[in-house]
Amino acid sequence: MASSPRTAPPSGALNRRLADSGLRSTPQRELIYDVLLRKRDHPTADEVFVRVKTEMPTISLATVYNGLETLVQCDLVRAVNFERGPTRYCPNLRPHAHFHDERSGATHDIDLPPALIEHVKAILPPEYRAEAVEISFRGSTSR
Amino acid sequence: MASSPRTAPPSGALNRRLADSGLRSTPQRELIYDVLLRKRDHPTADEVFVRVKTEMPTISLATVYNGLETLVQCDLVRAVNFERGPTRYCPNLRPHAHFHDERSGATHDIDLPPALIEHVKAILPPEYRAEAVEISFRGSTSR
DNA sequence: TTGGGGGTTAGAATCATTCTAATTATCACT
DNA sequence: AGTGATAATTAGAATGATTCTAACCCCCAA
Ligand SMILES: [Mn+2]
Ligand SMILES: [Mn+2]
Ligand SMILES: [Zn+2]
Ligand SMILES: [Zn+2]
Repeated sequence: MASSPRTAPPSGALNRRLADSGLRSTPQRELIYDVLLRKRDHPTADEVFVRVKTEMPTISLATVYNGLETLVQCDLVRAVNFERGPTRYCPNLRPHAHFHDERSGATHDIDLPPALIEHVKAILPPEYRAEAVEISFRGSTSR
Repeated sequence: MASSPRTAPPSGALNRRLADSGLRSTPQRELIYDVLLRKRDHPTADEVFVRVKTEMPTISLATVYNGLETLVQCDLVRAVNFERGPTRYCPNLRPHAHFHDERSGATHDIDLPPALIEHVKAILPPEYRAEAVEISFRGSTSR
Protein backbone atom coordinates (compact mmCIF):
# COMPACT_ATOMS: atom_id res chain seq x y z
CA MET A 1 0.00 0.00 0.00
CA ALA A 2 1.35 3.45 -0.85
CA SER A 3 2.37 5.64 2.08
CA SER A 4 0.28 8.80 2.39
CA PRO A 5 2.42 11.87 1.62
CA ARG A 6 1.76 14.86 3.85
CA THR A 7 2.69 17.38 1.12
CA ALA A 8 2.12 17.56 -2.62
CA PRO A 9 4.44 15.22 -4.51
CA PRO A 10 7.76 17.00 -5.02
CA SER A 11 8.99 17.79 -8.49
CA GLY A 12 10.67 14.71 -9.86
CA ALA A 13 13.98 16.02 -11.09
CA LEU A 14 14.92 17.70 -7.84
CA ASN A 15 14.23 14.69 -5.63
CA ARG A 16 15.99 12.33 -7.95
CA ARG A 17 19.12 14.52 -8.01
CA LEU A 18 19.09 15.11 -4.28
CA ALA A 19 18.77 11.37 -3.62
CA ASP A 20 21.58 10.64 -6.07
CA SER A 21 23.80 12.95 -4.05
CA GLY A 22 22.72 11.47 -0.73
CA LEU A 23 20.92 14.69 0.21
CA ARG A 24 17.45 15.16 1.68
CA SER A 25 14.47 16.77 0.15
CA THR A 26 13.29 19.72 2.22
CA PRO A 27 10.52 22.29 1.78
CA GLN A 28 13.18 25.00 1.58
CA ARG A 29 15.07 23.31 -1.25
CA GLU A 30 11.84 22.55 -3.08
CA LEU A 31 10.69 26.15 -2.86
CA ILE A 32 14.01 27.67 -3.87
CA TYR A 33 14.12 25.48 -6.95
CA ASP A 34 10.47 26.18 -7.73
CA VAL A 35 11.03 29.93 -7.54
CA LEU A 36 13.94 29.61 -9.99
CA LEU A 37 11.82 27.61 -12.42
CA ARG A 38 8.84 29.97 -12.23
CA LYS A 39 10.69 33.16 -13.16
CA ARG A 40 13.83 32.49 -15.15
CA ASP A 41 15.32 35.95 -15.03
CA HIS A 42 18.65 34.99 -13.46
CA PRO A 43 17.92 36.33 -9.99
CA THR A 44 20.59 36.97 -7.38
CA ALA A 45 20.52 35.16 -4.02
CA ASP A 46 18.93 38.25 -2.49
CA GLU A 47 16.22 38.28 -5.13
CA VAL A 48 15.55 34.58 -4.59
CA PHE A 49 15.35 35.31 -0.86
CA VAL A 50 12.69 37.98 -1.39
CA ARG A 51 10.60 35.73 -3.64
CA VAL A 52 10.86 32.74 -1.38
CA LYS A 53 10.06 34.71 1.76
CA THR A 54 6.59 35.62 0.49
CA GLU A 55 5.69 31.92 0.61
CA MET A 56 7.86 30.84 3.53
CA PRO A 57 8.38 33.87 5.76
CA THR A 58 10.64 32.03 8.19
CA ILE A 59 13.30 31.02 5.67
CA SER A 60 16.72 32.55 6.22
CA LEU A 61 19.14 34.09 3.77
CA ALA A 62 21.74 31.51 4.81
CA THR A 63 19.37 28.76 3.75
CA VAL A 64 18.85 30.41 0.41
CA TYR A 65 22.62 30.51 -0.11
CA ASN A 66 22.91 26.91 1.07
CA GLY A 67 20.02 25.76 -1.08
CA LEU A 68 21.29 27.49 -4.21
CA GLU A 69 24.71 25.94 -3.66
CA THR A 70 23.07 22.54 -3.27
CA LEU A 71 21.15 22.95 -6.52
CA VAL A 72 24.35 23.95 -8.29
CA GLN A 73 26.15 20.88 -6.90
CA CYS A 74 23.28 18.70 -8.13
CA ASP A 75 23.64 20.18 -11.62
CA LEU A 76 20.11 21.48 -11.61
CA VAL A 77 21.12 25.14 -11.64
CA ARG A 78 24.02 27.14 -13.04
CA ALA A 79 25.75 29.95 -11.17
CA VAL A 80 26.35 32.88 -13.50
CA ASN A 81 28.81 35.71 -12.89
CA PHE A 82 29.35 39.03 -14.65
CA GLU A 83 32.46 40.89 -13.63
CA ARG A 84 32.18 41.46 -9.90
CA GLY A 85 28.40 41.55 -9.64
CA PRO A 86 26.52 39.22 -7.32
CA THR A 87 26.13 35.66 -8.54
CA ARG A 88 22.96 34.95 -10.52
CA TYR A 89 21.20 31.61 -10.78
CA CYS A 90 19.90 29.91 -13.92
CA PRO A 91 17.86 26.70 -14.13
CA ASN A 92 18.35 26.36 -17.91
CA LEU A 93 20.26 23.11 -18.37
CA ARG A 94 20.81 23.39 -22.12
CA PRO A 95 24.31 24.52 -23.14
CA HIS A 96 23.96 28.26 -23.46
CA ALA A 97 25.80 31.55 -23.29
CA HIS A 98 24.66 34.68 -21.44
CA PHE A 99 23.98 38.11 -22.84
CA HIS A 100 24.09 40.90 -20.30
CA ASP A 101 22.03 43.87 -21.49
CA GLU A 102 23.71 46.97 -20.10
CA ARG A 103 20.68 49.15 -20.68
CA SER A 104 18.10 47.09 -18.84
CA GLY A 105 20.38 45.06 -16.59
CA ALA A 106 18.65 41.90 -17.86
CA THR A 107 20.47 38.67 -18.58
CA HIS A 108 19.36 36.59 -21.56
CA ASP A 109 20.09 32.99 -22.49
CA ILE A 110 21.66 32.32 -25.89
CA ASP A 111 21.52 28.68 -26.96
CA LEU A 112 24.86 27.32 -28.07
CA PRO A 113 24.94 24.93 -31.05
CA PRO A 114 27.09 21.90 -30.23
CA ALA A 115 29.20 22.59 -33.31
CA LEU A 116 30.11 26.02 -31.98
CA ILE A 117 31.17 24.60 -28.64
CA GLU A 118 33.45 22.22 -30.54
CA HIS A 119 34.89 25.05 -32.62
CA VAL A 120 35.63 27.02 -29.49
CA LYS A 121 37.27 24.09 -27.70
CA ALA A 122 39.30 23.40 -30.83
CA ILE A 123 41.37 26.54 -30.35
CA LEU A 124 42.99 25.04 -27.26
CA PRO A 125 46.48 23.58 -27.58
CA PRO A 126 46.43 19.80 -27.07
CA GLU A 127 47.85 19.87 -23.54
CA TYR A 128 44.86 21.89 -22.31
CA ARG A 129 41.94 19.76 -21.11
CA ALA A 130 38.83 21.93 -20.71
CA GLU A 131 36.14 20.77 -18.33
CA ALA A 132 33.96 23.78 -18.99
CA VAL A 133 33.66 26.70 -21.39
CA GLU A 134 31.87 29.91 -20.56
CA ILE A 135 30.80 32.41 -23.19
CA SER A 136 29.26 35.73 -22.27
CA PHE A 137 28.26 38.83 -24.15
CA ARG A 138 27.86 42.39 -22.96
CA GLY A 139 25.84 44.87 -24.99
CA SER A 140 22.29 45.98 -25.52
CA THR A 141 19.20 44.89 -27.39
CA SER A 142 17.03 46.98 -29.70
CA ARG A 143 13.43 47.30 -28.56
CA MET B 1 68.05 73.00 -24.81
CA ALA B 2 66.37 69.75 -23.76
CA SER B 3 65.08 69.66 -20.19
CA SER B 4 66.93 67.14 -18.06
CA PRO B 5 64.57 64.30 -17.10
CA ARG B 6 64.86 63.18 -13.51
CA THR B 7 63.63 59.69 -14.29
CA ALA B 8 64.03 57.28 -17.18
CA PRO B 9 61.81 58.16 -20.14
CA PRO B 10 58.37 56.69 -19.55
CA SER B 11 57.11 53.90 -21.76
CA GLY B 12 55.46 55.39 -24.81
CA ALA B 13 52.11 53.68 -24.90
CA LEU B 14 51.15 54.53 -21.36
CA ASN B 15 51.87 58.23 -21.65
CA ARG B 16 50.11 58.51 -24.95
CA ARG B 17 46.99 56.82 -23.60
CA LEU B 18 46.98 58.83 -20.40
CA ALA B 19 47.34 62.07 -22.31
CA ASP B 20 44.56 61.05 -24.66
CA SER B 21 42.28 60.65 -21.64
CA GLY B 22 43.38 63.93 -20.07
CA LEU B 23 45.15 62.09 -17.26
CA ARG B 24 48.61 62.65 -15.85
CA SER B 25 51.58 60.39 -15.93
CA THR B 26 52.72 59.55 -12.42
CA PRO B 27 55.47 57.33 -11.03
CA GLN B 28 52.80 55.14 -9.43
CA ARG B 29 50.92 54.57 -12.69
CA GLU B 30 54.18 53.95 -14.55
CA LEU B 31 55.29 51.39 -12.01
CA ILE B 32 51.96 49.57 -11.82
CA TYR B 33 51.91 49.21 -15.60
CA ASP B 34 55.55 48.17 -15.68
CA VAL B 35 54.95 45.46 -13.09
CA LEU B 36 52.08 44.10 -15.18
CA LEU B 37 54.23 44.03 -18.30
CA ARG B 38 57.18 42.38 -16.58
CA LYS B 39 55.32 39.35 -15.21
CA ARG B 40 52.20 38.55 -17.19
CA ASP B 41 50.69 36.02 -14.85
CA HIS B 42 47.35 37.78 -14.32
CA PRO B 43 48.05 39.03 -10.81
CA THR B 44 45.36 40.25 -8.45
CA ALA B 45 45.40 43.80 -7.11
CA ASP B 46 46.97 42.48 -3.92
CA GLU B 47 49.70 40.72 -5.85
CA VAL B 48 50.39 43.88 -7.85
CA PHE B 49 50.54 45.77 -4.56
CA VAL B 50 53.20 43.41 -3.18
CA ARG B 51 55.33 43.62 -6.34
CA VAL B 52 55.07 47.35 -6.58
CA LYS B 53 55.87 47.94 -2.91
CA THR B 54 59.32 46.41 -3.24
CA GLU B 55 60.25 49.29 -5.55
CA MET B 56 58.05 52.02 -4.08
CA PRO B 57 57.50 51.18 -0.42
CA THR B 58 55.23 54.15 0.20
CA ILE B 59 52.59 53.28 -2.38
CA SER B 60 49.16 52.47 -1.01
CA LEU B 61 46.75 49.71 -1.89
CA ALA B 62 44.15 52.33 -2.81
CA THR B 63 46.54 53.75 -5.38
CA VAL B 64 47.08 50.29 -6.83
CA TYR B 65 43.31 49.88 -7.22
CA ASN B 66 43.03 53.39 -8.66
CA GLY B 67 45.95 52.85 -11.00
CA LEU B 68 44.69 49.50 -12.27
CA GLU B 69 41.28 51.03 -12.90
CA THR B 70 42.93 53.87 -14.81
CA LEU B 71 44.87 51.41 -16.98
CA VAL B 72 41.67 49.50 -17.71
CA GLN B 73 39.88 52.74 -18.68
CA CYS B 74 42.78 53.59 -21.00
CA ASP B 75 42.42 50.18 -22.70
CA LEU B 76 45.95 49.18 -21.78
CA VAL B 77 44.92 46.41 -19.44
CA ARG B 78 42.04 43.97 -19.21
CA ALA B 79 40.27 43.07 -15.97
CA VAL B 80 39.67 39.32 -15.83
CA ASN B 81 37.21 37.58 -13.53
CA PHE B 82 36.67 33.92 -12.70
CA GLU B 83 33.52 33.17 -10.77
CA ARG B 84 33.76 35.18 -7.57
CA GLY B 85 37.53 35.29 -7.27
CA PRO B 86 39.43 38.57 -7.00
CA THR B 87 39.83 40.47 -10.25
CA ARG B 88 43.01 39.71 -12.19
CA TYR B 89 44.81 42.06 -14.54
CA CYS B 90 46.14 41.29 -18.01
CA PRO B 91 48.20 43.59 -20.26
CA ASN B 92 47.75 41.37 -23.35
CA LEU B 93 45.85 43.52 -25.83
CA ARG B 94 45.33 40.84 -28.47
CA PRO B 95 41.86 39.31 -28.55
CA HIS B 96 42.19 36.28 -26.34
CA ALA B 97 40.32 33.89 -24.07
CA HIS B 98 41.45 32.76 -20.62
CA PHE B 99 42.12 29.25 -19.42
CA HIS B 100 41.98 28.79 -15.68
CA ASP B 101 44.01 25.79 -14.60
CA GLU B 102 42.31 24.34 -11.53
CA ARG B 103 45.34 22.32 -10.53
CA SER B 104 47.90 25.10 -10.45
CA GLY B 105 45.62 28.10 -10.11
CA ALA B 106 47.37 29.67 -13.11
CA THR B 107 45.59 31.63 -15.80
CA HIS B 108 46.74 31.25 -19.41
CA ASP B 109 46.02 33.36 -22.48
CA ILE B 110 44.50 31.61 -25.49
CA ASP B 111 44.67 33.66 -28.68
CA LEU B 112 41.34 33.96 -30.46
CA PRO B 113 41.32 33.80 -34.27
CA PRO B 114 39.17 36.63 -35.66
CA ALA B 115 37.08 34.08 -37.55
CA LEU B 116 36.14 32.36 -34.30
CA ILE B 117 35.06 35.62 -32.73
CA GLU B 118 32.80 36.16 -35.75
CA HIS B 119 31.39 32.66 -35.47
CA VAL B 120 30.59 33.22 -31.85
CA LYS B 121 28.95 36.61 -32.43
CA ALA B 122 26.94 35.07 -35.27
CA ILE B 123 24.87 33.00 -32.87
CA LEU B 124 23.22 36.15 -31.51
CA PRO B 125 19.72 37.03 -32.78
CA PRO B 126 19.79 40.21 -34.87
CA GLU B 127 18.34 42.47 -32.16
CA TYR B 128 21.30 41.76 -29.89
CA ARG B 129 24.20 44.18 -30.32
CA ALA B 130 27.30 42.82 -28.56
CA GLU B 131 29.98 45.27 -27.49
CA ALA B 132 32.15 42.56 -26.01
CA VAL B 133 32.46 38.78 -25.90
CA GLU B 134 34.26 36.91 -23.17
CA ILE B 135 35.33 33.30 -23.49
CA SER B 136 36.85 31.42 -20.61
CA PHE B 137 37.85 27.84 -19.98
CA ARG B 138 38.23 25.94 -16.76
CA GLY B 139 40.24 22.73 -16.65
CA SER B 140 43.80 21.56 -16.27
CA THR B 141 46.92 21.16 -18.37
CA SER B 142 49.05 18.05 -18.72
CA ARG B 143 52.61 18.56 -17.53
C1' DT C 1 54.26 82.96 -5.28
C1' DT C 2 50.07 81.29 -5.28
C1' DG C 3 45.86 78.83 -6.31
C1' DG C 4 43.28 75.12 -8.54
C1' DG C 5 42.94 70.51 -9.78
C1' DG C 6 44.32 66.16 -10.26
C1' DG C 7 46.61 62.32 -7.58
C1' DT C 8 47.85 59.79 -3.50
C1' DT C 9 47.12 58.03 0.99
C1' DA C 10 45.26 55.67 5.32
C1' DG C 11 41.61 54.09 7.11
C1' DA C 12 36.60 53.52 7.33
C1' DA C 13 32.69 51.66 5.01
C1' DT C 14 30.31 48.51 1.87
C1' DC C 15 28.41 44.36 0.33
C1' DA C 16 28.15 39.65 -1.19
C1' DT C 17 29.21 35.65 0.72
C1' DT C 18 30.81 32.28 4.20
C1' DC C 19 31.28 30.68 8.79
C1' DT C 20 29.78 29.45 13.62
C1' DA C 21 27.12 27.56 16.99
C1' DA C 22 22.75 26.58 18.43
C1' DT C 23 18.26 24.73 17.17
C1' DT C 24 15.23 21.88 14.53
C1' DA C 25 13.85 18.40 11.18
C1' DT C 26 14.32 13.97 9.06
C1' DC C 27 15.57 9.19 8.77
C1' DA C 28 16.50 4.43 10.09
C1' DC C 29 15.61 1.23 13.24
C1' DT C 30 13.30 -0.57 16.93
C1' DA D 1 5.20 5.33 17.94
C1' DG D 2 9.83 6.27 20.26
C1' DT D 3 14.84 7.29 20.00
C1' DG D 4 19.17 8.42 18.69
C1' DA D 5 22.12 9.68 14.80
C1' DT D 6 22.68 12.75 11.21
C1' DA D 7 21.43 16.41 8.11
C1' DA D 8 19.48 20.92 7.49
C1' DT D 9 18.13 25.40 9.00
C1' DT D 10 18.74 29.61 11.36
C1' DA D 11 20.54 34.22 13.19
C1' DG D 12 24.16 36.61 13.54
C1' DA D 13 29.19 37.29 13.37
C1' DA D 14 33.10 37.21 10.39
C1' DT D 15 35.47 37.61 6.00
C1' DG D 16 37.55 39.64 2.05
C1' DA D 17 37.70 42.27 -2.11
C1' DT D 18 36.66 46.58 -3.35
C1' DT D 19 35.12 51.40 -2.91
C1' DC D 20 34.60 55.59 -0.44
C1' DT D 21 36.09 59.62 2.41
C1' DA D 22 38.71 63.23 3.72
C1' DA D 23 43.12 65.04 4.30
C1' DC D 24 47.40 65.82 2.17
C1' DC D 25 50.61 66.43 -1.83
C1' DC D 26 52.33 67.89 -6.20
C1' DC D 27 52.44 70.11 -10.61
C1' DC D 28 51.49 73.71 -13.58
C1' DA D 29 49.67 78.12 -15.10
C1' DA D 30 48.79 82.76 -14.08
MN1 LIG E 1 24.67 45.98 -16.00
MN1 LIG F 1 41.28 27.77 -9.08
ZN1 LIG G 1 21.05 31.18 -18.25
ZN1 LIG H 1 45.03 37.52 -20.47
